[in-house]
Amino acid sequence: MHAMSIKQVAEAANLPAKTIRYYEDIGLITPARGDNGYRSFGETDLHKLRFVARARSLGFSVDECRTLLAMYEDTDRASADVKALAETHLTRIDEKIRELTEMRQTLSHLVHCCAGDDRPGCPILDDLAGTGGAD
Amino acid sequence: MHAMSIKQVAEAANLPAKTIRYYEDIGLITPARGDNGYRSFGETDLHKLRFVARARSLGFSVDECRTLLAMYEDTDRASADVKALAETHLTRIDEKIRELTEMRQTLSHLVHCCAGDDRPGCPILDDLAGTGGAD
DNA sequence: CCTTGACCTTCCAGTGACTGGAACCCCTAT
DNA sequence: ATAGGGGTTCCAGTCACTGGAAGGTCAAGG
Repeated sequence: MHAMSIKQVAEAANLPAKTIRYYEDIGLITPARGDNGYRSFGETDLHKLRFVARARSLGFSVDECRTLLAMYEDTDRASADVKALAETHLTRIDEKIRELTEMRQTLSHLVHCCAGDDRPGCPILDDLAGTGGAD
Repeated sequence: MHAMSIKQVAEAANLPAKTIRYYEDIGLITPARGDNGYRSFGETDLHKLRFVARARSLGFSVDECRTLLAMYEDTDRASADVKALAETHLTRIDEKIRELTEMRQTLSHLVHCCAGDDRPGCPILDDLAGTGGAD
């Protein structure tokens, strides 16, 4: 009925087939096999793949996806556990944004200082070389 | 006089010794060698290492650092070339910030919706599973 | 029956930028 | 003689895939 080939499930989950084989390799999913050795994906597999794809798109690591999947399957787990994981991840995202914003700040300043013409003097390189002071 | 051991230059450039060996491996620097085969770093090496460290901290790839170093050493190059590289990188940073901000938005919303108590229902998992709709 | 082509399989290697560790050499001080 | 604190090389692992080679399977067409 809903037995899908890897190509079909890849399409449905919007993931490359290679990635799905990789996810099997590392034990995220365990699709059935047909008589010819081909993988045969059911609705549950598709569901899990979509789950993982969504969590990955939110920046969770594959290992965290594994944990989230396990939590999802454990109907008894406390929502506080999930929330804690999500909050940790949120903090990590904030930290990355902060770092990138700082980079952006510095670089943008340097770019604006640079004439960008055909002459050789360049405050960007001077900054990198530390010859012009930090600012 | 200014001949430094790897440990000394590592300290001075604020880079792990391992990283410096790696930079030699990939041809970013080519320190001299003493009679005993030990690396011997001069002022130029230190200068380059600091240059690369600074560029890396601004998010340039190692390959871009190589290009920037070459530009720095080519006193005839146009500053426009450097500016172009920096602007491309700036665009990349902006894109990353945008992605992360989007993740942050979604995740933060989900975290706020989640009771975070000892009960099992959890909108975060529901979102990942796609069962509760996206909002 | 043979071939073509699309699909599937496994396994190996490479990405970026390091990082850890093993096994070994060198030099100084005790 | 030994202990320590350097240094050296090389190999493997990280993360999450991705590319490619070599080969098996299947349905359709000639």
